[in-house]
Amino acid sequence: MCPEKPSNSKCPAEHNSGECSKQLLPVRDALDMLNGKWKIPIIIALTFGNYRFKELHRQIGITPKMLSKELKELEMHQLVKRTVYDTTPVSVEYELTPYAASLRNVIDALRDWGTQHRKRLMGKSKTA
Amino acid sequence: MCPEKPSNSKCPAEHNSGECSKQLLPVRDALDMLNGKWKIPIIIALTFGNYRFKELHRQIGITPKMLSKELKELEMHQLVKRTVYDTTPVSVEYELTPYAASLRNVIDALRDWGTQHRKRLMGKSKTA
DNA sequence: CAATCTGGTATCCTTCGGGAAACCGATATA
DNA sequence: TATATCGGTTTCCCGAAGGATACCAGATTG
Repeated sequence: MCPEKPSNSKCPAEHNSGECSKQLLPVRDALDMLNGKWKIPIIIALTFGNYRFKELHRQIGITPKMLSKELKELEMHQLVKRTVYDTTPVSVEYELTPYAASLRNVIDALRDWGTQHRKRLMGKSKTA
Repeated sequence: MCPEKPSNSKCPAEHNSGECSKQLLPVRDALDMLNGKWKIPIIIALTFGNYRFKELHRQIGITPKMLSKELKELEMHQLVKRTVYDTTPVSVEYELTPYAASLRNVIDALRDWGTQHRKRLMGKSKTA
């Protein structure tokens, strides 16, 4: 996967410089998007519907500071849309963008592997 | 953080009780396995073949402390096998277990999404 | 005898993620 | 006037993550 050119068993000098780091980068990008304590909980919560700030705050149990920061990041990455309604106590709704659906595959892959891995470690280890 | 008891507000019934935590835990598991600065670089490096400690240290540019810690974790999770050879300066080889191949789907999903996401943000940010 | 190789440890120190709590301006209610 | 709600922001603080460096024991080489 990583090297397209160096194909001997001992990845030589090319490893860190060329192809490898280019393959590493997108994986890093995706991980950074999902990393942290709250990204996944927020995304999953939003799959259940649109929510207002305080609702997310109370439901997920996240502090306003973190929630604000995470939502901004998600918005910058076009995964979440923020809508302000001119109601009397102003209300703000957050919803997943259609683009956010593209994360489905990733989250599913993570969930499937995680499920199977937990079973493997818990159950009897049938050798590696 | 999605506790197990039903909760206060408008969160659809599934959110706090069943579905949410069932999704959250395995995703968290998988993410924890790949998180950190070095897990993916090490795994990718090891796909090239077996590596000795100092080789990994030099190729990846990781400090011995971190490398030692990460390899132990990977070994505990049955993703890496450690073999000590009774050569003169003792040599230790690390290799991916067959089980580690199960991460392919996950890493591929991450890489594909990351690749596409980077293109998307680059392309669209020209004016916006 | 000193130096160098091996696979690591131990120690110190800085950075960063994240929690707790107070606070903000605008509005509504009592 | 006092209190509450809304969506946040600001400040302080702590523990975890990770880097730099020194060090270890055993064996070979100079």
